[in-house]
Amino acid sequence: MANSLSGDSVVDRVVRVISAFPEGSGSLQLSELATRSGLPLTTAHRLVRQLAAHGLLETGGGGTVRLGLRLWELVNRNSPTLALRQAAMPFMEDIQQVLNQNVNLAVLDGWEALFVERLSRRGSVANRAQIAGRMPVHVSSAGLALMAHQSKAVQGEYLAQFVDPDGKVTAETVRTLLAETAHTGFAQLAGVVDPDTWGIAVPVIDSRQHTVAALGVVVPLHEVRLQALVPALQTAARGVARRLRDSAP
Amino acid sequence: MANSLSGDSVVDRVVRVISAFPEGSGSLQLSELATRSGLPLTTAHRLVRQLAAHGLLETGGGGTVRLGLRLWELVNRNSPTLALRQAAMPFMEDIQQVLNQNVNLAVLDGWEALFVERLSRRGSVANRAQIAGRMPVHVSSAGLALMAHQSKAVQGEYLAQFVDPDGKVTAETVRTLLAETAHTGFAQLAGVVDPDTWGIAVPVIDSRQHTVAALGVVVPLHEVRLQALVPALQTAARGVARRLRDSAP
DNA sequence: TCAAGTCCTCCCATTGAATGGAAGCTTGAA
DNA sequence: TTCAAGCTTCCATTCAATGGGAGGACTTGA
Repeated sequence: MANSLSGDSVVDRVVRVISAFPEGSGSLQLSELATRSGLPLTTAHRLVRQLAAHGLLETGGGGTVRLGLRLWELVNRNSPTLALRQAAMPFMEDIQQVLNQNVNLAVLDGWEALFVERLSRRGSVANRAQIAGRMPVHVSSAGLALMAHQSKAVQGEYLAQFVDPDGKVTAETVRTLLAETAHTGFAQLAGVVDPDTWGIAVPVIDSRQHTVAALGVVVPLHEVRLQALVPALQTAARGVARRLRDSAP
Repeated sequence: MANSLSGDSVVDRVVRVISAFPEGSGSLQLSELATRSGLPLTTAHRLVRQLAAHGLLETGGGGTVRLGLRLWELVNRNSPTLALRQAAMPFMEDIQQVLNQNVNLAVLDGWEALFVERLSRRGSVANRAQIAGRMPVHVSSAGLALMAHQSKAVQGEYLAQFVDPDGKVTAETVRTLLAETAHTGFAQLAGVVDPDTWGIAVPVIDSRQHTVAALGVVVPLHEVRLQALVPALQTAARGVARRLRDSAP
């Protein structure tokens, strides 16, 4: 019983605590938090109290813990994706208004597409749940659009480690998909959540020819009109790239 | 030279580091971060490295540091305001669509209104900058709407400590404003940023009669039509409250 | 009403993780 | 080339972090 029985630093523990919240759960019991983060109850309790003192966590009566407003504020005032989202929002709104489709914006993180912004189709219930959601590269049009325009080295590394958990898709299939995407300049893929929807995405390519984001739509199958959608997305993507270049030279 | 020359814990320092980023600045030099957070360079460097190892911070070449995608993801997957924003978004969209005004949603934090969501007027450039922004209670309609429906105890505490930095407004003036707001059920206030705009906000009151948020619009002065706006906002606020009640009983 | 159970909070002796000055290194400008 | 500014690594010192245990608050079931 000394500093760190488990051999990790205080920083590690802090990260464990704030990472322990399962997606979408507003709050957690202290004891559950301790279990999930793998920390002794006492340690979890102490860390929670310290973090709560700074407003990064908030404690409600009876040991419930949730992320704090101040943490939300800090991150959203200074989000790493702020510039990208600001550059993209007007174009995403255009697409939403003109085409009336679900629009989303994703970046590559690890081997997954991380959705950083999303506008719901007019009239549908706002679905912000998918913001900050993730999708593996090979099952999302955004993921394909992002990966297809990475360097050969990155693509090779990705394909080398590729394993489909369901065992249905091989690395070779994905390689073909990526090649097609790179060739046509856009990615299309049947919806995963809903088989009657189709995802279409194009890369946002910055001035150094790096693919920094993917701009995409999710369309009901019977409404797919590639000849209308793809050019709209591509011009929007170029617009986003231009604004990015102008705002942060 | 031992643990903490300055007498604060590791947690305190971690908080200092991630709080050190000035609003809107994407990245910071390590040495500047050390200065801003009041930490020795070595300590700042060590903490940054540890946090970066977990993805909460990201380091770019040459010692630049910025908040990490993983931190953004963690917070936005599990935002303390998630339920509120989800409940409010459809109504905010309605207002934006029907009235074509800037709509915002705020909560009370300390003696300030913290804006947690905002929809821009159609056609205007998306202004997400104000999300996670703050305004003192007495200069924002949202702040007044929030404070006017707090308990007498909270209001008393607020008024007791009230000091206007400009010395133009007295606590007595604010007390009158709050009384008016409580009486009419909505707050109105001349715009602070732009004198030709007017802010109007109503409280969102949950089933326990607690004011949990304020729903407001910012309207050009010549378009203010209270008789149309206020009922729309109030019905929307009731709708938000109902959805909040239904989703988290 | 009482007993058992669950969970949160506080206490405190032990000790190794955190600390930060100094030295080395890299980078870019004069 | 020399110099300056800033990033990174090293390492002896020491006190802040640790976590088991005890106590308290609250709930559940008999």
